[in-house]
Amino acid sequence: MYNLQSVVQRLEEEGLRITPSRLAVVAAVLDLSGHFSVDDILSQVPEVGRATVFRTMKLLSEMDVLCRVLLDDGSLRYRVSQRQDHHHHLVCVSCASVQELDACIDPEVLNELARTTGYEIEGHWLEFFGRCTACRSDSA
Amino acid sequence: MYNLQSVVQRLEEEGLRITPSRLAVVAAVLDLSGHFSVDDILSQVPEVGRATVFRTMKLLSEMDVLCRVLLDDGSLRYRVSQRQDHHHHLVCVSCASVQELDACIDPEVLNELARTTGYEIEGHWLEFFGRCTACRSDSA
DNA sequence: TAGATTATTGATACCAAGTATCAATTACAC
DNA sequence: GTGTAATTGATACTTGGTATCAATAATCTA
Ligand SMILES: [Mn+2]
Ligand SMILES: [Mn+2]
Ligand SMILES: [Zn+2]
Ligand SMILES: [Zn+2]
Repeated sequence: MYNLQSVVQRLEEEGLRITPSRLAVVAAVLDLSGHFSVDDILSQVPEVGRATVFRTMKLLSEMDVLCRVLLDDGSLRYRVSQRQDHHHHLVCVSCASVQELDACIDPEVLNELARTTGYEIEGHWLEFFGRCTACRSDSA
Repeated sequence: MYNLQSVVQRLEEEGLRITPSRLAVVAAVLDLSGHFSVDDILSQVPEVGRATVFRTMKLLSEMDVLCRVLLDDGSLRYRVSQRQDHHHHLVCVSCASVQELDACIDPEVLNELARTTGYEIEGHWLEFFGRCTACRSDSA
């Protein structure tokens, strides 16, 4: 979906400078499928400072180039986002492949929740875990 | 819901030893409402080693005395659990008060998800955020 | 009630994610 | 080409968490 050029364009649109460090991080990130940790990126761009890698990951997340994927143990990974709107993930616990989902909380459920609790609902986390077709046939 | 005696009994039932460190952590934990961090506990039991505090928190989580609460930024907190079955949380982003919820994913949605993705669904995270009645009237 | 046994402790050293600081550098607009 | 503001990266710090391991102590049993 994204390539280096399109991300560079996005950066320029945001008024951000195109630096070798940013280009290196973006290239490293675009090279990966599934989800990855900051360390995965750090080890692929040893010439870029640690803080800059973190800063760039954060930038890219805010620009919706990356999204954060919540794993079942509560840890967070990153992934190149296929879609820029609100969505959730289904993650294979065995191979890290990720599906981005249309499914969200039923608005009726949200209303009911607000009504019964008195809370004004502002947000939610919703992430699914399972085993993908490939991984299930591997272990069969 | 829980008191020191009942947790001690639970520990004994699990064949675990009753030690001063464990008692101190349990007492500190039972003293708190809402959600709390490991640091909150650490600072209340400075006489107990760091590793032991972590170990005890983990134990209590596995025994369903504590549950982990996911915040909107992706960080995890702990809380004394009111219920021992599968459940989710609604957290006030302003005062840390937590509601434990009956609401869960509609089984129909899960089936649909499994069917359309080919994944075998094994688990999920579902946590809600909002502002409780008290906090909303405070800022009004 | 004294051992023996085994779980538990806590000091220490790690690891990973992330932030704060700040002087040095550099991308880019003019 | 130059000025300036954005960016970098070294460093140090924070928080959550795990691994190691010798020393200690809770409990079982005789
Ligand atoms: Mn996504
Ligand atoms: Mn709970
Ligand atoms: Zn898989
Ligand atoms: Zn509140």
